[in-house]
Amino acid sequence: MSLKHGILGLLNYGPTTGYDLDKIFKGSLNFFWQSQTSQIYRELRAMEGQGWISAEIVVQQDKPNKNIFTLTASGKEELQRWLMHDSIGDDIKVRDPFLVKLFFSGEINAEANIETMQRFKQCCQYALKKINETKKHVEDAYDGDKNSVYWEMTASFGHYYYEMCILWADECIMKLERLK
Amino acid sequence: MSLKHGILGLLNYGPTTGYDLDKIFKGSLNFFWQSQTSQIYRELRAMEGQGWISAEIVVQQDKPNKNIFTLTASGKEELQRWLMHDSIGDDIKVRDPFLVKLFFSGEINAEANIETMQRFKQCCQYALKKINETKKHVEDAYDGDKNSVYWEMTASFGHYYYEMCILWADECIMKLERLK
DNA sequence: AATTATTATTGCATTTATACTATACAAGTG
DNA sequence: CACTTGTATAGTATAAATGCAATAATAATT
Repeated sequence: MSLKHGILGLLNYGPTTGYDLDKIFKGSLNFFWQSQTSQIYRELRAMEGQGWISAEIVVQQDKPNKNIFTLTASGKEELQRWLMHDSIGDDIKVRDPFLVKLFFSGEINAEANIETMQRFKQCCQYALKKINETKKHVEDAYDGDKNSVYWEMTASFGHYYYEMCILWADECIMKLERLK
Repeated sequence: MSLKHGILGLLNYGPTTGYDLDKIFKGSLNFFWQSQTSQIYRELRAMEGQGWISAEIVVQQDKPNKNIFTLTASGKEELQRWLMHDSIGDDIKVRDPFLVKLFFSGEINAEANIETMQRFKQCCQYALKKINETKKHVEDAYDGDKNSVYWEMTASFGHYYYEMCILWADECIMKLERLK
């Protein structure tokens, strides 16, 4: 249920093509929601059928034709409804395949698990760097925009999250070292 | 792709019925992976077809018959393969509908968002309490078991995670208060 | 008498993942 | 100049996974 609404939210900033939406998506929401390009196109068609957005075809000679999608009144309403609707019970979930795997890692040797945790840590360090850049960019470029506080909050989450992961990884590595 | 392997991991502790698996699942993996009861049964059948597990029917007169599932050699192999296989790139993802919604919450009034964040915080406090109980239980009851370190690590993650969320929520609430 | 526990299964809709199809232009390579 | 590779562009097809709802039937518990 989130992708459709994610797209509604993005289209609310202005009409766009599926292609551009995909890029915008990958550069923003992608930090906390993932989607294949193909799914974005399909959802766009579904949303069109639902009347939440309308498509305008722009014929191009040198490139494939564009479909420019615009939020309709009904789509705007749905966005509002979704935003207002309390769904914390449904939405607050950790769903993390890495932890699932770790849960069973007693089956394989501690050596290998230490290496895995080290790679995990490196990934988090990289992600932290990325999110901090984004955070800085939002703070500098959009300061004062009515949305910027919310963008900052999500970026902050990412910052704290990866920072926490790094500390946790260190603790795990220490525990595993002691096992040997 | 995780549920099948989560089930493999649980069955590795010993043969069980779908019904019990479901309960075990809800009491352990459920913190970082969710699944409907029906899907667990479905996956069991699929895994049986795949030769990863075998079923033994136990006829009962007073209750519905049981299917007791046992890990086969092939299933054990697959579990090992999955555990050894490096998938950090795929597995390290934040996928959080709450953050998606927050990202767009500039559309609605700060008042409402403050309330939402407060409820979010309460949920995290509750989850933190729960995970701490689990953590303590694992530390006390399974100390020394070859798996217990890993169970502790996942529980620790939960602990840090919800602690972090609570701090973050406080920061968000402060920011939103300043908006008014 | 009403609810909860036991032990499943089926059907349908939605969501996600994986792979594949095309075209045009730009830029680099031999 | 011919050839390959990259990238912007705009999708389609198919399969796998997941969620949600309903159904069955008996026993134990409140």
